[in-house]
Amino acid sequence: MMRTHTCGELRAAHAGTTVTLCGWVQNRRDHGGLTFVDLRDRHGVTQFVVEPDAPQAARDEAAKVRLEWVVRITGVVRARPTESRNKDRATGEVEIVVTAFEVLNAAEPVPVALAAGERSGEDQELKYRYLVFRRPEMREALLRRARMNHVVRDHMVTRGFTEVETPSLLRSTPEGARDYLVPSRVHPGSFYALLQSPQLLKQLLMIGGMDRYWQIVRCFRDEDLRADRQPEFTQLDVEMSFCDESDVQDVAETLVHRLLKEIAGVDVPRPFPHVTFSDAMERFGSDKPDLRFGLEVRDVSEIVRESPFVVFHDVVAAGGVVRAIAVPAKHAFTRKDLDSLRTVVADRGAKGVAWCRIAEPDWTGPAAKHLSPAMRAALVQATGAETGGTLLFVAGTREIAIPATGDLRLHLGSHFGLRDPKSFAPVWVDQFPLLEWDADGKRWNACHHPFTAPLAEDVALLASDPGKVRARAYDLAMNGLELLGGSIRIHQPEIQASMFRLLGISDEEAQARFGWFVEALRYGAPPHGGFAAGMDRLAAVLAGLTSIRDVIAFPKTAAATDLMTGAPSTVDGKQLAELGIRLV
RNA sequence: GGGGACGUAGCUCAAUUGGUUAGAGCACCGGACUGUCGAUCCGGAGGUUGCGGGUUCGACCCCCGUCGUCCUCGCCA
Repeated sequence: MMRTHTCGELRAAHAGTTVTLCGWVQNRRDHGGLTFVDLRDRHGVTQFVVEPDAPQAARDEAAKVRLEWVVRITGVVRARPTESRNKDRATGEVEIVVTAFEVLNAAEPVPVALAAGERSGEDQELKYRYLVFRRPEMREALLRRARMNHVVRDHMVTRGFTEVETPSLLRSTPEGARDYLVPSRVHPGSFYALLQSPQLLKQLLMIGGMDRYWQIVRCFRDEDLRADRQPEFTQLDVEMSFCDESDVQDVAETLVHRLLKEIAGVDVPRPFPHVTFSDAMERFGSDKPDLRFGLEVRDVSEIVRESPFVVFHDVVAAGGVVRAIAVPAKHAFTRKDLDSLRTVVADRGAKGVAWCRIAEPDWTGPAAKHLSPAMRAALVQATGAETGGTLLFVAGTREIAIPATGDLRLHLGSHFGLRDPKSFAPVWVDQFPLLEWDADGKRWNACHHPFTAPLAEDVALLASDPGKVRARAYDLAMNGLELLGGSIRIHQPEIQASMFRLLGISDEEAQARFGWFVEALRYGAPPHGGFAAGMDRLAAVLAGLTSIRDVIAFPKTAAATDLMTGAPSTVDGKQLAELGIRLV
């Protein structure tokens, strides 16, 4: 046995016992006669003291060690004198009087900063990821994620779901994201695609009568990266039979509630609120609204329609909208702040932000002079603007003004410090449209995916007015992020066929690409639905982090490379020849 | 593919308008020190300023190219 205890468990009650601990030297303080060594492992940090009467060999070794050396130390636990206890450390009430000191491995100076709260350059941290694991924040992130997975497993098993593993090597499908392709050696010229999502596989499990399925599964998509997007990411995938929206949402909501309570330590009230997609867009300018704060958006097009202000007048006359946010008096703006708002909405194509102050006795600011007394009264009524507050306006087409005000609202929330990472506001968004018009491709696209069922009362509209059809789809948003999304699926082959036709996929094409799945719908497919949750984003948001890299052990760079191993890399001509591949 | 920020010692950063020998903290090396916990004190070593080219009497600084990291738009059913 190499050690009797870990570096996190010794307390005053252990006083008098002889212990042996192993770990990394976190710090060494040499006072000449006395030397202190802080020893760290993943459980904590324990202080050792090498006293003048320690064996000479132990004193020599202790004098030799440097940061991050790996050592094994034996000694006697002693309660520290009251005045030298360390309250910041769980083991701070004891120290270990060293009797033996063995160096297991020396270490060169490490190329990343390891102390709590410190960061090195991101490239450095990716290259030397294994060293970053020694830092408390990263260690906590991995431990927290493991606890999260444990809660998920417990929840799904308790709820009667069966864990089924599905393949990663699949047939490429044309819809969706770009595939990662894997060449077949046995069939030169043919390729597998790495799994983008087990969507159809889990529907087949339902058709097979598995009733309730779940899996934590790695998915792959060859698209450009973001702070919250990696080429491979982890989903919690869930599907259940003979259910409606409320059954699925209950499973997801109770799980998220448990995770918030057991991982983030926050007891969020249930049931979570619901908002329809159209309300979410109207009130928050987003289909994943951040409900931690107000500052809701209001459409004031009708109020300012007759304003002499050309920006308002012309936009409304051309069928566009004017949208407003009333900022309460307690949130002060400098003139510079107001000017900088233009760049916030410019990303969405909006021209700028008009504003006025609800001052006494008269409104001030550039927009004020264009607003008649009647308009002002109506604006106050519509937006809840208060005296001393500020009204912000964004004008443009619906496609521009709605997301622009959504961005503006989030910017204001951040600017005024209203987006507390330690508070959580989950909200269901439902009644998404089934389809959206792709103006470039001149065709309909599935908002969720092509297997999402339309709302029963809207099915008749599929032929007449597809854009009006609502989907039996639902997202759970929290703090401005999409945590999970799901739907009730199409289980009737005729509806699935008409869905493909609407999406511009011919019967022949559908047969060629999805025939294996569509055929399954003919052999007794039960009504079913489910959801998929992004575990990386969930882990990040529960920890109050914005980058999922911080909760992934070995993440890739924004260019999808692995700085540690150097992937992707070229391969031997021999390997390519075996696969029948020649580089161009 | 587009836009933006950044790249200086092992690590984190500084360096005035383009001007003397590119500095500091930590780490590392040597020394002192019996209660520290970011120990302290004395001394030392450590630099192709990412790389290549250009402008200039003179470039960490300006220009061009290139490589890398991050953010973002497009993209992500």
